[in-house]
Amino acid sequence: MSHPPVSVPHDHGACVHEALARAQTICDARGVKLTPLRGQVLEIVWRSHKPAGAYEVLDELQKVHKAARPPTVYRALEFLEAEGLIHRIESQNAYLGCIEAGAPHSSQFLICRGCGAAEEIADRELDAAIAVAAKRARFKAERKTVEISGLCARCT
Amino acid sequence: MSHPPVSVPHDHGACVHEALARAQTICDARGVKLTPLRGQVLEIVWRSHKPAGAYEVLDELQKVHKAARPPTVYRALEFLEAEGLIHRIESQNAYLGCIEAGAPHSSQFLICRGCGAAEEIADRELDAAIAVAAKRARFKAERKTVEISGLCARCT
DNA sequence: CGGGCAACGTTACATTGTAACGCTGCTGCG
DNA sequence: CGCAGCAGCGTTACAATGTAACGTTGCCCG
Repeated sequence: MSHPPVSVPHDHGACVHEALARAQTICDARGVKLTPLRGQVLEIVWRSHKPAGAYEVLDELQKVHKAARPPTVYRALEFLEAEGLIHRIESQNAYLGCIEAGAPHSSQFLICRGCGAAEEIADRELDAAIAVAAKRARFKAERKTVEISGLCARCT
Repeated sequence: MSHPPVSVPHDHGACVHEALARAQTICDARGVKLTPLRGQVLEIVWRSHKPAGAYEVLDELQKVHKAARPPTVYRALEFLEAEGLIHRIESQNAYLGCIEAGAPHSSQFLICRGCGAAEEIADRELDAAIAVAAKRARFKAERKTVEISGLCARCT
């Protein structure tokens, strides 16, 4: 599986479709349920490569599911994050579809302040450097978050 | 200047005092004003090595400054962060005194879910690894945030 | 066939963050 | 000197984000 940068134009419909299919496969394999609601939330998050806020998701969700309320969305987001299908972008209180769904990994993002897009990277050396730094401080790392903000190639 | 880990017992009163003195020096040198209000907020943030939320700071501030309101605190925090005197811990919507005040650097934290303390580290190799990863993606990095959560040596 | 649990509905509220506007005191400049 | 302009702060109101708590439904498994 390859993951070209999101800054490269691509067929985003296919991109979303593949993500949903993969999510379904992963959930089936784990014996957890990707219910229609959760699938809809995942699809909404995947609609763009810009992190989506919970209330943004809520607004979208309500278009097809009038009864949706904040807890509806937060529960779905919590589930999706727990299963590694989306990531939370801490610096924006927002969520982004995960490009490496299924394989546990640290979350590393390049967040463009120009276009708002966030690109997930999976840099092993960076991951290793984090592990070393934690080890040096005798710290047991559980969750590693790297968020780099700045300007992407096209917005420079 | 050396910075022993916060997990090592130390004279925290002196720790705070030094931070305030350094802040004053830095602001003087830059021609910006560390007003009494800002100083109080800085002191409150420095009181512990646990990140302090804005409303936590507000509660404390109101004990000596009854008129304080949310904007009061947010303005002070914004100023202090802009001057590099405190860091925002994104994953907690909270603030922490900066141990390297004055020297611009990326913010890297080890956040213990046991005791709640956050320790800032200034790992050059980690910083370099981030720079490399960004460069590889032709991304112009401006702000680099690393937040590693887990268990500190004492809480393991 | 019913106990227990996961998923979701529903209401209300808690927490976090901002917009907008006014006042005051200092500072630089004519 | 006098005042224009701005930084700093006060004040009110509100926007945005996140959660607690409890009820309902339907399914699975004993």
